[in-house]
Amino acid sequence: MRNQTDFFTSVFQVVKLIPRGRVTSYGAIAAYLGAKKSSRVVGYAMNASHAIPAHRVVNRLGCLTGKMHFSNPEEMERLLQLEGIVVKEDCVVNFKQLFWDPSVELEL
DNA sequence: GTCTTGACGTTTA
DNA sequence: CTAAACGCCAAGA
Repeated sequence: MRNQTDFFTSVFQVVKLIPRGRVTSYGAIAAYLGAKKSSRVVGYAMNASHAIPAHRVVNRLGCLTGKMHFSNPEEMERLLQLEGIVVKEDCVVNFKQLFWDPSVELEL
């Protein structure tokens, strides 16, 4: 019934709330949902959904691990660059500064 | 219906 | 220090 128990739906909601020029990690989203161990499912949700700024979601290292899943690997990196995010060798520079933690920004 | 894989992260050896 | 295993959930074969 697509309740909040749906991990995917919850992930989509959070990802959509990511402000422009910011990035977050799979683990952060999972942790916000109360399932930090289910970070893999978060990433899977990205691939399952195509209507969310997945380019703003990276692994905890700030690396564009999922860029290869885009139409073109350079697409994800380009989108981040367009938002003012600097990407170096598939990794976000100043990731710690650009990091958008839903648990903090949304003040759970 | 069962097994394997997957855009991760943490813990243990 | 590095390497490997576990946990979580869903989808594809």
